[in-house]
Amino acid sequence: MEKKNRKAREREARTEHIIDVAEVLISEKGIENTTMDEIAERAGLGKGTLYLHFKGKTVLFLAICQRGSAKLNRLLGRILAQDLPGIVLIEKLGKTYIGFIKDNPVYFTAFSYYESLIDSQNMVEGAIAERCEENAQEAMNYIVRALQIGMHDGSIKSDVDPRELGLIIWGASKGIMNMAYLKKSRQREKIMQGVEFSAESLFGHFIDLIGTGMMHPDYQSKNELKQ
Amino acid sequence: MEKKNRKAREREARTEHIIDVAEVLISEKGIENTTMDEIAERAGLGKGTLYLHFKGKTVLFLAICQRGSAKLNRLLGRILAQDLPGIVLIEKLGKTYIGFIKDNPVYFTAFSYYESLIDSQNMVEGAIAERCEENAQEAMNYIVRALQIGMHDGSIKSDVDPRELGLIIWGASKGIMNMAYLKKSRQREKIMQGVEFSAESLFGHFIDLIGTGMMHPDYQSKNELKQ
DNA sequence: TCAAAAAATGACCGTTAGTCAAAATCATGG
DNA sequence: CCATGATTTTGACTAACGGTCATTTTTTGA
Repeated sequence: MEKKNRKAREREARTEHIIDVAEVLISEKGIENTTMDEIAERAGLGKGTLYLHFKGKTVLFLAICQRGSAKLNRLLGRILAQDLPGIVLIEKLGKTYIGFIKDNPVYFTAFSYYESLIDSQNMVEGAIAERCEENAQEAMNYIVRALQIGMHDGSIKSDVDPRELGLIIWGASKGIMNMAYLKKSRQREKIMQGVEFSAESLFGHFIDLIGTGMMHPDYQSKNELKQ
Repeated sequence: MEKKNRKAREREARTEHIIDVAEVLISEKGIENTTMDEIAERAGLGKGTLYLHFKGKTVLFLAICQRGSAKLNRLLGRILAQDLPGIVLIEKLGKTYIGFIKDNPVYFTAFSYYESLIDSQNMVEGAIAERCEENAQEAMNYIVRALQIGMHDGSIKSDVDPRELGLIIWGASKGIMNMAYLKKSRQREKIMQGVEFSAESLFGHFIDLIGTGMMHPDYQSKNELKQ
């Protein structure tokens, strides 16, 4: 069964190569403007061959998402291995996420595409979609885990379900990332009224915000007295 | 010029009718699966007529976005008219947004579509895109205004640029909304690990979170002493 | 009533995702 | 090393969709 193994490895390598090519192309021209013919050509393959590796365009792009989320999770997992207060872990998870997207913006596109699929009626079944889902769940678990650690070590308030809090932090992080990345567009500059806020700055302040809140301490204590 | 006016009004009405039809269709089947042929048929028009009202599919969907953001802004504007502490205004803006999306989920789809356009290389020029942009800017201004009021009346800390804070709150709100709305999908339930968190609950806790923070008060003061 | 102007139409075009019969390549036994 | 059957690759083809425009229908105004 030596042959079988080599064959399988070659096939795997080809699959990865197609994903490589697709990543480059969507970086260059976006998902919408990348055609299967072009991917095939740039990969040095016939179009039909693409469909031997991926059931369709959607699945191919899901594979990019899968690869990206797996890479990200490897980084996030390392953070959780550190012995730090929960709230610091949360901050580090956030910084890791933003750094990852900064280094690999193509995966931000891929993640957004994945989200848009879940929303639309085009959701794809199949192994790759499953793995994307598992990866998303894993990332979510890292956040929840950090929150639980924080609630246990006393660095984080424990008056909200950590899973709900995790969902909030995760969703908010993505939204802010989105905001930061849209700033590149000429349009968006108008909203920013000429001021440039980097993803790092936005994210840093967001971490502060969810950490200590935005309410003025005086107002806060005044309110607490009322209750 | 009586004729001219009637003509113009009739044309306007037809335009609105097309948007009505498109809204229904994308509610039913999503943007991707809605075809121009189908919109034309359901509107009782020839396909070519659609293109007399909208330059293309993108512009038509942008018109839905424009309509939705205009409706939303009317509601947000009313909040700002109230004489309340800034931090309460922020909370009310958030509640209004979530209520609006709950009542008109189709506009959430339209807003997301608009965002995805800004991201991609397919951005459309033209009057409708301009108006969408203006509306987005207006919504942003309401948030910033509320923050400024809060910083002035002492209900909100003033250690961050209100425009940056506004961007953060806006982005985070959208992200959480996204999270809440994706929960409908069968997939997403897995991440939630069987627990259902309503958009209201997520949003309510988010408001608390950015209001008072998630850090435990003891940990917080301990940290402040260190500095 | 009619002709010119304006508006509406749907057959048609180009593009692209996806298919599949045929061609090319590979594996195996003699 | 060849022959033949199995496997893999391919690109011409199809269907579907967004968008166009010559033609038809409707409206206008004298």
